[in-house]
Amino acid sequence: MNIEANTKVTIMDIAAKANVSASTVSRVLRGSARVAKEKHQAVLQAVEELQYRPNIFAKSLASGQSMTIGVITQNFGSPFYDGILQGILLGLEKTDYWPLFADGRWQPDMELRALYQLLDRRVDGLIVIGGQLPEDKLQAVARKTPLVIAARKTAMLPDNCLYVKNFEGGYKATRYLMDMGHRDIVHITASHINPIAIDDVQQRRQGYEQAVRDAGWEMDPRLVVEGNLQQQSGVLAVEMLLARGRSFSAIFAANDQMAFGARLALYRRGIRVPEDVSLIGFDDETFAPYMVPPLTTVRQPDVEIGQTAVQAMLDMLQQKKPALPVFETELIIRESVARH
Amino acid sequence: MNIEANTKVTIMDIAAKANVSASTVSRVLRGSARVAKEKHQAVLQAVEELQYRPNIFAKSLASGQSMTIGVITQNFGSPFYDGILQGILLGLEKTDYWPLFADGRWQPDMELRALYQLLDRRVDGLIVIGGQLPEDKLQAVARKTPLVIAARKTAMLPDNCLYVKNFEGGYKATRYLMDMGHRDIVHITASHINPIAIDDVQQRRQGYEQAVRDAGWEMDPRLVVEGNLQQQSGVLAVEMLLARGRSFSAIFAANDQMAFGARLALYRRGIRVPEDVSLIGFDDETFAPYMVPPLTTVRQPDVEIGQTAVQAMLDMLQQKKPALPVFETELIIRESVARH
DNA sequence: ATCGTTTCTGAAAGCGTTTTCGTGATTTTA
DNA sequence: TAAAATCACGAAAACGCTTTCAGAAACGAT
Repeated sequence: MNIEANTKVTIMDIAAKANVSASTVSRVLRGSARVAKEKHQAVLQAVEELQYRPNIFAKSLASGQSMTIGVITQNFGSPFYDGILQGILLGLEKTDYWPLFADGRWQPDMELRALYQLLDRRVDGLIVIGGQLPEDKLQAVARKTPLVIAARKTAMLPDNCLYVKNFEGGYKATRYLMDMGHRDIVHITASHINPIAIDDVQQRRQGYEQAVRDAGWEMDPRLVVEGNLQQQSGVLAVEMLLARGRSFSAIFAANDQMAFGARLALYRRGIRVPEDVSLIGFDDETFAPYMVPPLTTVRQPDVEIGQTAVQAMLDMLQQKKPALPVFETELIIRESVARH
Repeated sequence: MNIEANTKVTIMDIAAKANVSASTVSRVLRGSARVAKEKHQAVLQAVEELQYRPNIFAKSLASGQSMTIGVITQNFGSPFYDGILQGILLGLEKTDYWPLFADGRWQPDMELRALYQLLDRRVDGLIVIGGQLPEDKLQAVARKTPLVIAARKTAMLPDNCLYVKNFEGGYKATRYLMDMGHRDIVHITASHINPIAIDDVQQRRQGYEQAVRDAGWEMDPRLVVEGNLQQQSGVLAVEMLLARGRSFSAIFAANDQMAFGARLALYRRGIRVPEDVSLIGFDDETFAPYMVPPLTTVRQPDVEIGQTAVQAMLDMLQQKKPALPVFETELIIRESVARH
């Protein structure tokens, strides 16, 4: 292949050069029907010599397929979502499809705009990662286009969702802290921002609460504090906590970013991690192993989710029933939790 | 707009409903020529009523424009590159263009493949972020398609490049450490990986060396150590340094990721930051303010670069000479550097 | 030799737009 | 008021493919 490839060469030119009809050229190029060996050869050679590259618009117009998969993400640069993106890229690599990305930016109107754009671009399928598109819109989409919803559990579309056992993850994290001898365990959650998007976070919180109940302890509301998933809210959360005066020996943050913020706040107050307070996060971001001390956290298989999403999409495109596993979380033990 | 919009409605249906010809409908929709007020109205109303959405393939085929800008990045999830992506998204937002992303993954063959894909998809323009595409290929591209190269300085294509004053940044960082009383300043660089891609990093190193020379000191090669820009190489770098036995009081890492690694290694050895060793990075990644202690670093205006790249692209698409400013770096002083 | 099949192929009809061209109708100019 | 210029708009020709259709050729089986 060559960059100089002349985009002005059409299938007609190939046909002329190879002494066949345009139909035959199309047939050998798509492999859609048998063609005599010599002609087959002649076409290939002409393609080579003239540096022919098919016009994708003509192709899509005629065939009705765009060979394109739309992907709505929430934020380029957000580690978990980027991991899924990586997985999607990886999964798409060996297919003839190409991804078309759109960034919803966590803003409902942006996300809707992205959706329309993608639909207008006639994507053959759509993968939505998280986000907060209303379920009825998603349902409308699903009626006409293969749809996979990754990292979000949607009640109305159970057969399109791919998600992680957040409840178990939250439970696991809390349980681990208990096993390490902690009793006064703080949870930094995030729920007030948006009722839909943060369902994952809700699940984690419920896992936390269940673990506390299972231990036979009483839930102390003073141990739960709200953030907004950003780092800064982690520092605020700790400030608030300290102000409350309720003592605690461990913190479980609903995501790593808030854990990082919490860690900074503790540092500022001269509270040592993990000697004075243990800390555990959720997501296992790339930075987690480099926090000081390295952050113990709950890992979500982001890349795998992306790859599975693609696989499910390919299945759907072939009218097959897609496999939709529920993903397990994994506790990654590092150094931010100490025995109490 | 509605998701249920019938993608089967064509311009002909609109024409019929509005009692005009297809040409007139096209004219109204593109605003390419005057149309009588009543007809204009009628068309708009028909479009509304039939939920018409133009077929983008037919449009592109007929007009020869894809209204698409190809973007080759190196790695979804890499903070600096993601920042540029954000800027591109932002810049494109108010235009009719849509970005088509491809991820080169730092692998030359992947990057080339991405380039061909984008070219095949007939992008109207191409923005290449960093990477290591050979200059002659880029030149070939530039001959037929508007091209903006962001975050990379290319000798053969000075009129297409948008880059940052890395030399000055490196100088600034080093100078700052000197001003804080440091004399034995380590530099963690990265050059052996790839001669082209790491030009930025080379510049930073030269800035460092120049600062040392300007101070009238001798360059001590034992103070320079090689990494590969990843966090892990930062920890290795510090290990190596310590093994060398050459004493030092400050480290300037060529990027934040290596600085994070270095910080961890120091923590492991019980060396305090900034009390024992000062640390400075480069990039100002999102995580930098949350390192413990918050990392002093050199900021590159990533989002701004992205936006400017888009602006330059739009200029090119209009045959205007694009503005190609050289970006300044900014020293962000936080808490990882102490007076020595 | 004859009749069905099967295989290969080209002509031609889409696919849904944009754009050129030409023609009346309307406006401007002298 | 006539000639010239402008305007609004429809017909039709692209744009570059895919796919249907039907015919020609080749093959087997009777």
